[in-house]
Amino acid sequence: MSAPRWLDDDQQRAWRAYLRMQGRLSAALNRQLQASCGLSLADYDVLVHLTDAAEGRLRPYELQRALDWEQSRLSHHLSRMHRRGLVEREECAEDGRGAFVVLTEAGREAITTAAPGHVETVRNLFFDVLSPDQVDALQRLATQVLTRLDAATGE
Amino acid sequence: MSAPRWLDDDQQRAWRAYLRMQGRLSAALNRQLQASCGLSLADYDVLVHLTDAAEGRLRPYELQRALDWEQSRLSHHLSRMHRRGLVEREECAEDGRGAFVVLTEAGREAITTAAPGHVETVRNLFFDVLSPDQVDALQRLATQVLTRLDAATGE
DNA sequence: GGCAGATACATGATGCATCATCTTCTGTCG
DNA sequence: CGACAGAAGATGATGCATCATGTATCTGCC
Repeated sequence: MSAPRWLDDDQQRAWRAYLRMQGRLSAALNRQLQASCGLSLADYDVLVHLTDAAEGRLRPYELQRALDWEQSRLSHHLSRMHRRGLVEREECAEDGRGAFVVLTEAGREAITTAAPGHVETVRNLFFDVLSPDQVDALQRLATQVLTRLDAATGE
Repeated sequence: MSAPRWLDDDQQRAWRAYLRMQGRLSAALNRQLQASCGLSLADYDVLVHLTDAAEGRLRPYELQRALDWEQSRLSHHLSRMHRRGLVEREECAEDGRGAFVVLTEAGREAITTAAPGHVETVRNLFFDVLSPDQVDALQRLATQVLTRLDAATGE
């Protein structure tokens, strides 16, 4: 940490632009989801994963890994979603500690209603201004950083 | 909104990778700052802007625009930073409604202490795995999206 | 001068994210 | 078998983000 290598001008600009974009983009997406159907981006993600799963059932720990969330965040979040009737909890026969999270009818309906508008917003605000090359570059970039993050947390 | 245009596979992959990267990256940066000096990323941003300003003083509304935050978020945040002794509030002579936020000694010291480690982490987790071209591409991409966001909120 | 609307900022309520900690159960090794 | 490490999950406390709303002040216009 001696002689802290600062960021050069290009990096500085890129970093600031990235931070600003990410803040405003997630704010905009959250607002749209919230306004149109009372869901947060986090709710949406949970629901998407449950919808993809067989019978809309998953063990919390599977959900946790799929979402890359902290365990306690997921647990709290599921409590709130349960309170709102979006998911149900069930006991797990094979593992006495465990549980299942199950999509309710209301949950399925919520995601079905929410999805088109959300996707449309993602398009409007993001993909519509990007070329296919840029999309590809972004995917590469994100993957590289994720690999680095995996390495860093595994250290 | 009829016939909702879905995202194609490349976009899907890019979007998921982006979301995942941004979630983990900001979590990692927050953790590092929090652990090393008790600041959040948000605190850091506020302090950076104050440090850049003449005499470490700014009107809240200037800070708000510089940060692209909601007004109420900033107000609450400044209250908490005040409670922790990082900033001071002062009355504004020219405008009776207004105020000034002033960096305290503790605030200046906090950012000075935090900066090297934070920059080092940003490098380690992000820029070290990217080529200059990728940095450039990111800056372009973010700028384009920001322009779109500006247009969308102005509508 | 005085009033209408806009601007600067604060506040209370609510949901969200993280940390530290607790409970219950499983699997393994002696 | 029994002990015990570790996994699955819940929970309380705290700080953060947003919404709705409130108050004081300013500015422009008649």
